[in-house]
Order: sequence, then structure tokens, then C-alpha cells
Amino acid sequence: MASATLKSIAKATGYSVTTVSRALGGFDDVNVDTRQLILQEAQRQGYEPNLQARALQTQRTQTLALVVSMSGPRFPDPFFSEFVAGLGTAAAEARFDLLLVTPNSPADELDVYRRLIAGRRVDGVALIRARFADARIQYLAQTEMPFVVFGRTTGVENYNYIDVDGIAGQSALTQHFIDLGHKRIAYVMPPRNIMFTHYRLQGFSETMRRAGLAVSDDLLQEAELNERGGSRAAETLLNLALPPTAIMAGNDLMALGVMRVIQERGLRVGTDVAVGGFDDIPIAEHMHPGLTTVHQPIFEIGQQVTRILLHRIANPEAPAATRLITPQLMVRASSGPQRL
Amino acid sequence: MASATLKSIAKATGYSVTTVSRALGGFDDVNVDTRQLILQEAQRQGYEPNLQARALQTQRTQTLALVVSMSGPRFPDPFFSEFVAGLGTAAAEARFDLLLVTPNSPADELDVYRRLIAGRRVDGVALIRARFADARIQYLAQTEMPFVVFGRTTGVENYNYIDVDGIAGQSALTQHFIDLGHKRIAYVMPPRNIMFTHYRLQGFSETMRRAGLAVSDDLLQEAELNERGGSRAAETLLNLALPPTAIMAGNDLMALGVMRVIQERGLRVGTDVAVGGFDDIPIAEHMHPGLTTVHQPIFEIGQQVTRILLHRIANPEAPAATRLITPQLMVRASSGPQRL
DNA sequence: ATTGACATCCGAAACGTTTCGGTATACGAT
DNA sequence: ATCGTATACCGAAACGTTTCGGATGTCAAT
Repeated sequence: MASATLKSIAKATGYSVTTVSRALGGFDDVNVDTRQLILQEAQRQGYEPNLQARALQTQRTQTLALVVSMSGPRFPDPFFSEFVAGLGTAAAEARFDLLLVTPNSPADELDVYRRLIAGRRVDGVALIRARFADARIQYLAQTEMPFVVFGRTTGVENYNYIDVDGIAGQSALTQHFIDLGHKRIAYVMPPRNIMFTHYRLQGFSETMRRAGLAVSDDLLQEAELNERGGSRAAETLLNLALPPTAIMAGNDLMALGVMRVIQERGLRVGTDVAVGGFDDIPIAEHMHPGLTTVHQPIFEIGQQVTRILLHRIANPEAPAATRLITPQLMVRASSGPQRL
Repeated sequence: MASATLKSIAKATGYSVTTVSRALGGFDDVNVDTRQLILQEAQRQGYEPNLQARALQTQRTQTLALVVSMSGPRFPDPFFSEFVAGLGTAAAEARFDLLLVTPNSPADELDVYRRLIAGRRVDGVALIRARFADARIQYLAQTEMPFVVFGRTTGVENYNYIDVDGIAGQSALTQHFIDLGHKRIAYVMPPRNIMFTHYRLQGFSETMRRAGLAVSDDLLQEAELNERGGSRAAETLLNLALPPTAIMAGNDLMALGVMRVIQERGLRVGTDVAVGGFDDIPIAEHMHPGLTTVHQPIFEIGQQVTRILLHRIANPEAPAATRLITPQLMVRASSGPQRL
């Protein structure tokens, strides 16, 4: 059978399309008996509103977008799925759907945004992993489209964001290692074009300086945000004439790579070389030894992003919402005992 | 400025909406100069087709759906993000988008499908983690909507699926432990309502029986598909009067939980207790020791699902595609050396 | 002059919904 | 009789696109 429409219900009940629409829409200018009849018929035909048609008419798609580059055959992070889960659950509560869009090349990225925004495909956009002078954000800012960023950027004023205080987080972790008696502390830093790298590096440097400790170039390694990046950096660091006694990685996946290299060399994580991460992804707690790291409430952040977005969609003129979360240090076995 | 439409371009150039549409659509019944002019004007106005309107007219949304229950504040698995990445990249190549839909309760699940399918929100649906007599699949099967399942179910004929041969996979892993000299091999099995549990259990039992080894109830623990499930099961197993010498977990996350418990008890994974997983998620290789597991090419499976789906959408009458992949055993350090 | 073929263009309908601006009826108050 | 008010309903336009079935003009062949 052809799918049910307002028209088919109208024909079956003898009422007009308008009345059917208003009956189903819960308006009060329709007789209770009439509404009953129409509801029954709708039920019988298995009617579901055609969402394209409704969207065309109302100019509302009830959809949010998240654009993610799935570079190579690997997703960035478990981090990511937590974030999406947060976005998704909060969206579902408001009966919004989530459109996950993948540019098939980095060059394609801005086009994808244009297609979404100018094509009125979605009501709002979530952004993750903001970059310096982020072109995506600059484009969005000159648009009517509501958007919320997880992270901060430069060169754009008055946009909605939520971020974790990277300075505070990295500083807390650094201080933790200093308190344990470490002097040669290495930092395996994420790529510099990512905005949070800047803040975390600042947290690290400042804290070291305050403690009167040197940060030699040797002990600062830039690497990819995954296990492999961590492993490579750890190899380099452990091959130094004077290797570090503590290694902080840019995120937990990198920390995992660092730990593996340490263990493969017959050294013990914690006692021989202390390790720290960032993110507190679910497995961080379940590794052996447990990973000392900086907790980001990623799922909750995802939910918040959706909520801000929804609020923004409902109130386009609301002032920009900005939220900075102070993260919590999670001390586990990988940072080891007090040193003598 | 109001957003550009065919009408606004038509007005600006003096041509009709029809001609503008056909010029932009690349039809050959429009003069080259005219097309040039129209393209320029479209460019100038920053025209992007309104996708709702197009979808309404063409009855094509250029969108695929994946419905996932994000039960609790945790995503099921890294497994998941790999799969989504595969789906997404293959979809992007065909200029399709991916709609990620979250029921906000399990009871809501079927309603979500009805909304998507009857509401003509998407052109095709991907399903993951099929269950016994899966109600979602039964619903979809009586619909026109193209769908592809990762996994198999019972009670439905002639549907598109792609699956990994769980019998062969679990059998290979079991045989590997038998070959290493293990006799008391435990299996931490996933929940029984998931279809793949059935196959894997069968692979395990048959292989044990063939080798003349007993499978006592003690050594068969049902647990949740995450670290916690693995940990709990491992506690129980290691507390047995006669604990197993090898533990196979239902997936890699569970194996991670198992490994942690072993290590916390001061035992060594591999030499004291051998451990195996299933999935080969990215971190399996980067754990210490590396996890012996059964590799599922999840990313590629995601791509395949999309491809089958797209083919199905283009050829609604094509016979059902069914694909069974024989997975590969990845032997790493966690299974340990030959026993004497 | 007529025909046919071709190139170029366009009007109007359709997709399914929402909503504005009504109309018709009934009924109590004036 | 007229007015006002409420109740219940509906026609038609609109959202922006695609496409069917022409229309018009040109030009070479008859």
C-alpha cells in the first residue's frame, strides 16, 4: 500500500486535510468526536508524518549535525564515542536526531558545512576539537546557524562554547608529579594546530617554572593523538642520555602507547617511570596499572553541548553561552609512589 | 539576506525556475551561455539546494540511519566507533549522510524505527548486534525500506546481512589454547540474547568436545560486554578451587577486565593465566601484554554494510546479499608460551 | 510554402505538510 | 430581526524543488 498521508486520512474520514492536520496536531478547534475518529483512522493506516514535508514547511528539521573527519581507517578516539553518546542522548530527549557527517577529505570540510547550513539540512551544529583561527567556526559565525563548540578558538568573538580548563588540568597533573619528587618531567604534546594543545602546554610550562624546574626541548615531544604517537615519543625519550622519570602524554591513548614501550623495555610503570594521561577514557581505569590522568566529563559535555544548542535554536537572540569546566585529577597507580 | 533559491536566481537572471533548475542539474537542453550565466549567479548568491525540498520531491533523502541504544552514560564499545567510521566514510563517498538515532529507552526502540521508516526520513537502515528473533529486523522485513544487518537473526528469511563467522573464530581461539597445552579453559560469554553469543559458544563447545576436554558449568560465566563484566567473571573464576589456566573473554573490553584482575592478584598474564579476547579493537595491540584475540575487520565491515545498502537502494529488486567472513586469529603475548 | 528536426525555453503540477483567513451554523442576548 | 460569540470546519497558499508536456523559433530539406 502507498504510505499514509493527511490526504488519505482526509479521504477516508470525509474531513479536510486542514482538519486532519489540526486534529493530529492537538489543536482545540476540532470536535472531540471528530478528533477521535481521525486518530483512529490515522492509527489504522499507520500514519507517520512525512518529515521532509514538515521540515520544508516549518523550516525546522529537528536535526543536529556533528561533522567529524574520520581520517584514515581509524576514528580519533574512544573520547569521541563518549561525546557522541552525550550529544545523542540529550538530543533524543528533545526528539532531535543527530546527523553524523563525514567529509571525505580535509579539503572537503568547509564544503560540507556549506551544504549543511545553506542547504538547511539541520537546525544546529556541534563542533569538536577546535583549532587556531578555526575556519569552520569563522564560517559558522557569519551565518544564522546556531552552533556550539567543544573547545575554544581565536579570531572569533561571541560564540557558544564549552571547554575544559586545560591550563588548570595540565597544571594539576604536573604539580602532582613535582610533589612526588620528579624533576625530569617530559610532556608528549599533541599537534600544535589544535587549540587545547596551547592551553595544556601553558599549564605545564608555568607550573614547571614556578617550581624552578627546567623544561628542556628534549623533554617536549610533539606527537599524534594516538597509541602510535605515544609509543614513538616514548622511544625517543627513553633513549635520551638522561631520560625523564615521568612522562605526561597529551591524551590517554598516547599514554597507553607510552606505557607499552616502558613495559616492553622491562621497566615498571609507576616505580621506574611515572606516566600521566589526559581525558580519563573508560579504559584508563581498567588498564594495569591504572592510569593517572585528568578527567574530562566527556559524556556530560556532549549533553551540555546539545542543551546549549537547543536553547540557542529556541532563542536565537540569547547571548553567547560560554562555560569553562575545571577538570579533576584522577590519581592512580601509573604515577607511582613518592620518590626519595 | 534571505537564502538563495531557484526562484531568486530565476528572478536575477530573467530565466524561469525550470531552466535554472535544469541548468544547475546539468541537463543538456540549456544553452551553454545561459548555463554559464546561471551558474555564475548561483555562485554569487551562494546557492545551495534546499535538501528538504529536494527530498520531498524526489523521495530520496540521501541519508542512511543507524539506530544505537546508548544505554546508560556509556557507549557499548570502541568497536562501535570503528563501525560507524566505516559506515560514514563509505557513505560520504556516495554523498550520503549518516543519521545516528538514539532511542531514549529500549521500549522506545521500535517507535524510533517506525518514525524513521514510515516518516521517510532515510533511504536505508543499518543494524548492528542482531538478537534472537530480532523485532527490529522483523519490522523492517515487512517494509519497503532497504536494510542491512551486521550479524544474523532467526525467524526472518532473505535479508541482507554481513557477519563474522563466530563458530570459526571462537573455534580457532579455543584450538590455539588447546594446542598450547591448556585443559581447563574458561569462557566468559556475552549475554545470551545477542545472536553472536550463540555461534561463539558453539565454536567453543565443539572444539573442546573434539579435543576430549570437559566444559564444566563453573568455567562458563555469563557477563556484560564491558570491562566490569570481565572483571567480575574473572574474580569468580580465579576464586574457584580449581581455577582455569586460560580465560577467553567475549570481547576485548571484557578481556581487559580479566587481565586487570589477574595482574592485581600478582599473577602474570600469559605465563600464569592465558587470556584471549574477541574483536581486535585498536588498543588490543597496544596493551601490555598484547592481547591474543580474534580479528574482526570492523571498519571494513562498516564500509561493506554501506555498500550493500547503497546497492540495495539503487536496485530494490536485487536478491538478498549475505556475506560470512572468516575471521583471523591474532596471536600475541597474552596467550603465553607452550605449557609443559 | 511546407515539413521535420533540433535547440532552447517555460508553465504548471506535484511531493505532504502547516497555517492564514476565512465561512457556516447555532444559540443566547439585545 | 439583529448582533455577538463560540464552535467546528475548510480553501488556498506557501515552503523549494523536480519534471512532464508542451511552446517557440530557427533552419535545412523538400
